[in-house]
Amino acid sequence: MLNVSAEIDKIKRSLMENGYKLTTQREIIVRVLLENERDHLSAEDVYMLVKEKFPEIGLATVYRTLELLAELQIVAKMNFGDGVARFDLRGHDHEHMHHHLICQHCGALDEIKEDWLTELEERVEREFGFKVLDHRLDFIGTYKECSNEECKRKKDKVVS
Amino acid sequence: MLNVSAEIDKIKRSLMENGYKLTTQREIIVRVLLENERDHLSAEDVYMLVKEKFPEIGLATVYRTLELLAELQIVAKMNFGDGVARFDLRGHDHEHMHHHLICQHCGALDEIKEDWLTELEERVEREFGFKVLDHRLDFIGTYKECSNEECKRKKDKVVS
DNA sequence: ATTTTTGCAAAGTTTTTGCATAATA
DNA sequence: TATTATGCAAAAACTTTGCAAAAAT
Repeated sequence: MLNVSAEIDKIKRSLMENGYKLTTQREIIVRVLLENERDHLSAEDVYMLVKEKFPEIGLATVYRTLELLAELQIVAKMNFGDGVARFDLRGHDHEHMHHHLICQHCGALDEIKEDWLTELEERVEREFGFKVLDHRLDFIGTYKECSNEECKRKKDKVVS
Repeated sequence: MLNVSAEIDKIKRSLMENGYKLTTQREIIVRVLLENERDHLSAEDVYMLVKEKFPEIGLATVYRTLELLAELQIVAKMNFGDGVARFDLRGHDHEHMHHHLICQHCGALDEIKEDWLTELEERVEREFGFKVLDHRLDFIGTYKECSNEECKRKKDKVVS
């Protein structure tokens, strides 16, 4: 992330507008999310990382903060089927969720940051009278380079 | 579902091929799924419905069966963010997951049964060397008819 | 007979809640 | 000082597991 304090400011504003405060704990949580933007962290992951900077924090606070950030659309709460919710910062203007490539061979969980769905969203609106506000698109499959030998890919690489 | 016993047969074959049996309990669970194809049932939902026909069943059996069916790609295990896994019969030939329209206004969880992603999957393969085996596409938004007044839509209607 | 499956209860995970204390406006 | 937020521990919600009995091949 390029401009951390600008991001924090924006999030602070968003919190204030809704009657919430940017407490120390909340700020640290947001910083951890900014520093691990490509990692799809679980609440537990965030908790561990926050503890390094602020050991007094409670797990409940992490859950409550992530829930709050999700409510304000600052993060997206996702579930990739492994039994834990994962949290992902939304882009700068609460942009649509990016797409995911999930490799069954090596477990990579990569992102496509372009929005490929504009046309389909127009079609949904036209055909079903449904106004799209957000979307989720995951592709499950395998990288060709994974198919044969052992996989050399790193997890959670942003591919686009 | 039009031809229940043909479907059951197909699923039975799939189980047998993998060394599993179609027990009474498993068959009833599959029937419940067939009868509620458009409903995105949770394990608990399935349990309740199965109990009506076969009260001796245990919740663990339902979980184990749904897990097994997911493994064999007969059902898809989905998570829409409400903390429970939901199960959806895949189509007749283990076809790709259908797409979802999730209305934030009325809570409708509808399906688009056509596959709109063929082109994008080719693009993923071309651009990222990623072979797509399955996908997930959800649109979150509102039905126009929902936007103003109270909503008259029924939940879980298949729209296509 | 051997293997698989089941039901029950217990245990495991993840997440939420209650409440007294602390921080903030 | 009134409100909001926190930490802890307890509870809740969902899912998985161990095991002896039952069912199936």
